[in-house]
Amino acid sequence: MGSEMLDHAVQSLREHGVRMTPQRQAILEYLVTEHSHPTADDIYKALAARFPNMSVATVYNNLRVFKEVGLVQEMNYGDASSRFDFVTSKHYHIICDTCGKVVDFNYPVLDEIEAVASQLTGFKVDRHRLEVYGTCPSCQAEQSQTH
Amino acid sequence: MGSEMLDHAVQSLREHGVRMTPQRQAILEYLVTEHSHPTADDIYKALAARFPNMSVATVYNNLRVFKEVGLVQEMNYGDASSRFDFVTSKHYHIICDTCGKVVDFNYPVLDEIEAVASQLTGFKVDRHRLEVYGTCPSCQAEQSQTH
DNA sequence: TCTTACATAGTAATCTTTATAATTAGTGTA
DNA sequence: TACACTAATTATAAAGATTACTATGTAAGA
Repeated sequence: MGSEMLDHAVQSLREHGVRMTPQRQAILEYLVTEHSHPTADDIYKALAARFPNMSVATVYNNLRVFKEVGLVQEMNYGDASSRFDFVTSKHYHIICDTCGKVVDFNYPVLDEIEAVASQLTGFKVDRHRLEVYGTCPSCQAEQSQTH
Repeated sequence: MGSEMLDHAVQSLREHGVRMTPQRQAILEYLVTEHSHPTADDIYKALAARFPNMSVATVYNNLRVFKEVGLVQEMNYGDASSRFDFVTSKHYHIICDTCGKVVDFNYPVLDEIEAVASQLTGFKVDRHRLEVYGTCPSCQAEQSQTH
């Protein structure tokens, strides 16, 4: 299941002339198998046991490479660290203001807004970004308990 | 014109028990009169002449206060500094990938997507954020000249 | 005017990310 | 398989943005 995506990703990297290393493989695996949206530090810590000598820079370098190849999407929310999402298919994100959890949801891609924005501003539009913010079910439950 | 918005903002701050200081007033004025989307450092530099002793921390402190009162919206784009937008009315932003310019544009508020996201994920939705990215007219002109 | 709590300045510290240089290790080719 | 070339990694320093902290200053109400 996940291995199919992983194979595809590895092949995609090879086609871009990117070499495979154990660290790179591990970071990629982590992104594919974990359905979370980890920060660079999350990944670093998660792999610390297997690669005690791995540098944080390696994580960042690889995330940059994955981004360039289009395997991974970087998301930045305000002050916190960037989060990285392995791109499977088009989807939007909803983010919990309380615990920071990120959940995917599907919605038809908003092509129209890009056309409208282009017409109004004269920009040549490349892409858009849409996120919804709120409180996730478990944080809602906690909050209603407290009060 | 701008002073009406400024007065309203000052009143709103007073109602929240926030004291008015010359620095605070100046930062607020800058945000209201400049229609740009400045970074904390932009503001700091712009007011350096009038307040040679002002601390960067003061700028950040005030921006935080303004945000808490809802006068200002913070926007963070990837790696760069946060930008701050004085909230006048609902609008979306389009951002130039080349020079970083931010332009406002109007589009009907996407209420539906909040409802859909809520239904799909169980989140209690608070707000959403939508941005369009591309190349602004002047950067387009420069790029076509070069090639 | 006096008082008090909030705001500011100045600086140190933190956190995330990038840059740099030296070493290590993939990968294609002989 | 061994070699050579070049990319990748490590380790560390550095940059940049933001926050924390403390002493001092000041706005605003009694």
